[in-house]
Order: sequence, then structure tokens, then C-alpha cells
Amino acid sequence: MDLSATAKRGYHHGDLRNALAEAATKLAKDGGPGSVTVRAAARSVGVTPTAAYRHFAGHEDLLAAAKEQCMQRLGEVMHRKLTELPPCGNRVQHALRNMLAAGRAYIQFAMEEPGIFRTCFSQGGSVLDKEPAEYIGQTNAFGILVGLLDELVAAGYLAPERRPMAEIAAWSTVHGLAHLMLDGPLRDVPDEAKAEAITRAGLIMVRGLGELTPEMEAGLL
Amino acid sequence: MDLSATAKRGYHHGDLRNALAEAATKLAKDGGPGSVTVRAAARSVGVTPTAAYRHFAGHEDLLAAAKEQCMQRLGEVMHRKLTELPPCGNRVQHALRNMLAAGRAYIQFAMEEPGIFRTCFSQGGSVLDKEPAEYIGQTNAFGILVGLLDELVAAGYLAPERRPMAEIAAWSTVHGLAHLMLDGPLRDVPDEAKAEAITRAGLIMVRGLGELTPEMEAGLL
DNA sequence: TGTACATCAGTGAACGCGCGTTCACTGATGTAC
DNA sequence: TGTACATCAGTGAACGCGCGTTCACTGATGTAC
Repeated sequence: MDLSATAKRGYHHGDLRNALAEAATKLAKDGGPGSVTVRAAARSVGVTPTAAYRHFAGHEDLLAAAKEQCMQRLGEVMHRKLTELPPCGNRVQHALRNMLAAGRAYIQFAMEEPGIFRTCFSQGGSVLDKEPAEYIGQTNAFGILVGLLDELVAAGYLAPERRPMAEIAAWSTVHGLAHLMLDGPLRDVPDEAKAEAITRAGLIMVRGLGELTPEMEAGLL
Repeated sequence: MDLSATAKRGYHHGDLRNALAEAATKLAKDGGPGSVTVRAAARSVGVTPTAAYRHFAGHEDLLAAAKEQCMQRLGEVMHRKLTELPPCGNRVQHALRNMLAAGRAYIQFAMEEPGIFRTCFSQGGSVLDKEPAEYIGQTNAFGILVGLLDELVAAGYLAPERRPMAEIAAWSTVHGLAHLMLDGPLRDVPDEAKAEAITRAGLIMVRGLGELTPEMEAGLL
């Protein structure tokens, strides 16, 4: 008998928990965290709201599941964008370029998937109710960033004594840009100005991390 | 007869629009943007929900009013914190210190008034449906930041060719820290680590803006 | 100064909505024998 | 291999809630004369 994740066997669904989580994520994608409701998720799976309570403790639990999937999508997109990048001769240059590309991917994701992005950072139901320490190294988006900064140290650009907390500084800059442009006062700024702001902010951050020579800077533009 | 803003004259309120906006802001303060409802605002003023429709087009309009007040509070707090700072001999040092202090004030406000902060940056109902250009120079929080960066140029720290968009970069870093610590994965990080992250991010940003000598850096810690 | 009256800011009741959650239930599943 | 039965994943109906918004209304205000 087919027991695959999408199997529907009439009365018994077979994989209702995943189906509901998936539906909740789709709701988040379309309307943000506020659109994630038990009833809507059940409806879109074609099941009674009550059925959801077999698999989730309640609304908060369902939303947390959606949040987790949203976070994962963000990480996947960033990872994909980075692996698509061609290699680059100079190691420092390579690391810096990856850094900036990751930031751009993050912001681009926020603009293209506002519902998912907002759900990632909506109030309540921490994504990291699991292992805080493990999380740091695992969760894709953040894990990628950590790796990029380590590489920046290994390449000799970022001084080891400046390494601690550097990922948080970098993440904050990029996250702030994304949030201000999505839901803040930078929302209605024209696209070219947005692009320019992203570039300038990236350069300031990169400059803040190490010694950026004019030639290196030119190579990044 | 007393026509002051708080006058209640029985049947006719006298200043209902402001009272409702104030109540909406209080709701935002206590429960964030989701708690701002027409009914709750009317209730807390002691008036029928219908009455609110004499003064606001609807829920969205009321929320926009709350948002505006929230933004203003943020600006006021930042302004107050900055004026409380003692002067400092070296002009560059002074400007940099103000910059970092403004950032800290912003983040502190987010932590102490999460409801208001979240309302400032909640979806929909742009605060700047007025004059985009005028807004840049006027709105307190952002206006303050613009002034600080101008001073950094005047003091000779920030090169004029690096001035454009610098306020957006600075704002993003600080805003990102605040948001990630309030509603993001940095939420459950211990307070000391948060403080450390803020300090390190501030230094990276400052370093990215100009030539930060080791002595200057030491003077900022 | 006194009064008729237009204006306006409120009331009170009601609408329809979608939500989270719980109840007693029933149909399907798979296991023990 | 066949069947009785415990288990479990669903159903269907209902609850109470607070919301945004609209209706016809009424009490207060202030102005023209």
C-alpha cells in the first residue's frame, strides 16, 4: 500500500500533520503570520478543524510549525544562491563577495516572499525551543553566515580578536535593511535607491570587519 | 468654559479624536499592533464604537494614528537620551559617542516598549503618507540620525563621498539588532551577550564609516 | 437677552464574520488469537 | 487464513468570543434673529 507522504486513503489521511504544516506555511506565504489559523489550514487540507487537534496542541503550535518551515525556506534559498556563484581567484575577494551575495539573497527573499519572511520573525513561539547551541551551527541562514565569517578569518581579512559576535553585526545590518524596506519607512523608497542603499550598507559593514583596500573595494562593485 | 484637551462635557466629549488616538496608542503599548481595535479604543475612552467613526475612517485609520504616535515616542526618547549626555572634548569622539548612544537608545526603547516598537514597524498604513521628502528631515528618530551623520562629516571622520545612504546603513544595523533581539532568534540570548553584541556591532559600524584609530576605539568603550 | 432651529456628536441595537476550542460520536485500521 | 476487538484518526455540531461596521435614533450645541 502506498504510504507516501501525500497518500490520501479516504477517511484516514495518512500524513495529516505534515499536510497541515504545509498548508499553514502556504497560508503564511500568502498572507503572513496573521493568516495562519487552525481552521484555514484544516480547510485547505479538506479536513475538519477538530482533526488538527490530533496533531497540534493548538493554534500556537501550528504557527510554530509554519515558522520552522519558513525559516528553512529562507536558509535553502540562501544556500542555493551561494552555490550558484562562480568561484573567484583571490580568497579574500571570494569570501567578501560571498558575504555580500548572502546579504543580497536574504533581502531579496524578504522582498519576494514577504509573508514567509514576516512569519520567520513574528512574535511568539520561538523557533529555537530546541537546542540553542545546536541551533547556532545548524539553522541554515545563520549557519551559512557563521561559515562565511569563519572563512573571512581563515582568509586573513577579519582579525580573530574581532571575530566574536561579528555574525550578529552582519546579520543585523542585513536584517534591518530587509525589515525597514518591507515594513518600515524605507518601504516606498524607489527601487534604485534601495539597491544603492544595500550596496553602500554592505561596503560599510565589510569595511568595518577588516582592512578594505581601495582595489578590493573596486573589485566588489 | 473649559475647552482643554481633556475636557469631558458629558454627552459631547470635546476632544474624542485625540482621546481615541491616545487610547489606541495605549493599546499598542500594552499588546502591540494586534491589540489596536476600534472597539477596544472606544471602550477605554468610555464611548460607543460607533462614535469612533465620526473621527476615523475605520480600523486602519485608527491604527495609522497609533503608529504615528508610537513613532513620535521613539523619537522623543532618543532625543531626550542624547541631550542628557555630557559634552566631550574631542569633536570626533563626541560625534561617535553620540552615534553609539543613539543606537543604544533605540534598542533600549525596543526592549522596554515592545508593543510600541512593534507598532512602529507593523505592516500597512504607512506613517509617511504625508511628505516623503519632508519626512526624512522631520521625523524625530530618523532626523536625529541624519544630523549625527552630518556632524560626523563636519568633524572630519566620515568622508563626504561616503556620506550618501550612510544613515540607512547605520539605521539598519541598529534596527536589525533591535528586531532580532525582540522577535527573532536572538530573543533568548542572555542579557550580557546582547550587550556585548550591541557594542561589537556598533564598533564595526563606526569602523566602517571612517578611520577609527585604536585610541579612538578605546575611548568609545 | 431670549428663543427657534439646524447641525452635529454621540447612543443602542444589531448584522455577519471567522476564530479557537470542546463535545460525543463513528468509521477505519491493524493486531491477537 | 479468518475474525473479534481495541485503538486511533477522523466527523459534525456547537460553544462563546471579539471583531468591523451600519442603522435609525437622540441629546447637546451654538447660531440667527
